[in-house]
Amino acid sequence: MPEGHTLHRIARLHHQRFSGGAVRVSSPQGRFTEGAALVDGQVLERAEAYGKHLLHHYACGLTVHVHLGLYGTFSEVELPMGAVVGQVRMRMLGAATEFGTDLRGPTACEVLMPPEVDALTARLGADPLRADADHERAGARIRRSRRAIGALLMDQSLIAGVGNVYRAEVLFRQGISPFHPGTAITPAEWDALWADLVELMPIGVTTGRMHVVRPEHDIGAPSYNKDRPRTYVYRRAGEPCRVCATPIAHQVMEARNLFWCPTCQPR
DNA sequence: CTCACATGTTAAG
DNA sequence: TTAACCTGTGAGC
Repeated sequence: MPEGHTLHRIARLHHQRFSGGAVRVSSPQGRFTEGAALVDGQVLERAEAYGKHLLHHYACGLTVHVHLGLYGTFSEVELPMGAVVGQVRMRMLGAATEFGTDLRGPTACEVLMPPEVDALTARLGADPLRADADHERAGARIRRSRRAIGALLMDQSLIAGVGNVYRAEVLFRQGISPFHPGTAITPAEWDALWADLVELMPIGVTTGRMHVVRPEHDIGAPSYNKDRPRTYVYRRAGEPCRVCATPIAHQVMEARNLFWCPTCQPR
């Protein structure tokens, strides 16, 4: 489920498990063989996430950049790891730990030099999960744009890490129509929207799941039931709004499924 | 079990 | 605009 929270969760886990020691890196699938050879046996210094991008920084100065895309997954496994299952692009083993990880199906898995890392982070916008996020700058750019806020929230050069689920859910929570142009978003609305992302996304990092439904709207299920509803509008087209019972609306916006409540988020 | 669909992005056409 | 990536999940049988 790779929106930004997933990558930050993976980065935190990898940092805990692998940083500070040499790691073994290979590419059983074969499509990352050359890159793996560059960092195999090197000391992993730090793992971090920037939006939906994962960075493994090595002491030798090289960085492995991973973007999961829609299908990519890391499976974390305790050693000894079993036989390779499926198309494992990158396998990383901690030389001095009992852990390993397999990467399958990523959009990107490549070794970057420092200038390339700088170029990558330079093209990403404010990440609600990072302390160095510049939300004022993001807000200023949004309020200058006539594009719909539903599209702007998905633009990684403006806000990094928000995807299709958080986009729909945060707009619902803030009562903002996704069709509202950026120019119509007030500074107060932007501040509240940003604050909500800063509140919501760490929950996803901690739990590994998106929990955006407030307890008072969590009708019919005990709060600690793992099957409790976790979204207000995402993938709920035609179902009653959890707040006002209006059927949730759906349409494709820029090739992505968009969901909203026409009553709670009036145009 | 099988099948449709999905949280994202890039490159080709 | 479309295909590719090629895994995981959940619905339905």
